[in-house]
Amino acid sequence: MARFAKALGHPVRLAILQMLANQTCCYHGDMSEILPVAKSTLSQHLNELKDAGLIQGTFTPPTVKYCINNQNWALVKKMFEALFTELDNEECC
Amino acid sequence: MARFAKALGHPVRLAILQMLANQTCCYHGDMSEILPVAKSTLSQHLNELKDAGLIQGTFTPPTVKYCINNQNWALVKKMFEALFTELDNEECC
DNA sequence: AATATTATTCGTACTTTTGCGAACAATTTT
DNA sequence: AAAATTGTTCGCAAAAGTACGAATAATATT
Repeated sequence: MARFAKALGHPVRLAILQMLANQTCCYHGDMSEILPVAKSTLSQHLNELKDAGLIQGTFTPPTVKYCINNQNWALVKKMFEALFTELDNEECC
Repeated sequence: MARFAKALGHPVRLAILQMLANQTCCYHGDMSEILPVAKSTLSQHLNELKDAGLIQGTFTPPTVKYCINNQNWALVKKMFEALFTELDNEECC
């Protein structure tokens, strides 16, 4: 879970996920035009999201198409919601 | 939101939050006995959670008592759930 | 085959994070 | 007042994260 949260802990990466969610753009190039980072930096962030299992990328020449990894995302959702209810339940102190 | 996620992106900090949620321990000393880090390191993590607004600490001599920051936590919950539904809705690609 | 397009990897620099022990502060107990 | 307890801050070191441009790879176009 820490791994997932860590991957979510950067504005650019959150922006990427929201773009993918809104289907406004799925392609590296499109994101690159919108996000204020160099292409190489964007690649790094995309890789981190991929390594964390949050997205998938497929090479559709000459571009790369990125998608949400729905299975893992369901897991993320589950974990976070578990934490939320845990925290909701109790009045600590 | 990135700030919150970042704060959640470390195993020790997640453990702290779960302890607070379970009320198993609210005191620095108690956590220090369970978590495999030096006291100074624990202080750092507690500080980061505090700076992120996820917990609160009050000094009750001679110990320090930590609690969940419920208001901010509600915000966190809201933000994450918004992202979850955003990601649920669409079939990207 | 040469060129153009797209994206990744490489090399580099800088900043932040993580972690520890020692020193320090604050309070309570002796 | 001295000693003990509790937790933070300081100083340092190692590791990871962030970012860029240049070089590289892979494919499509000319």
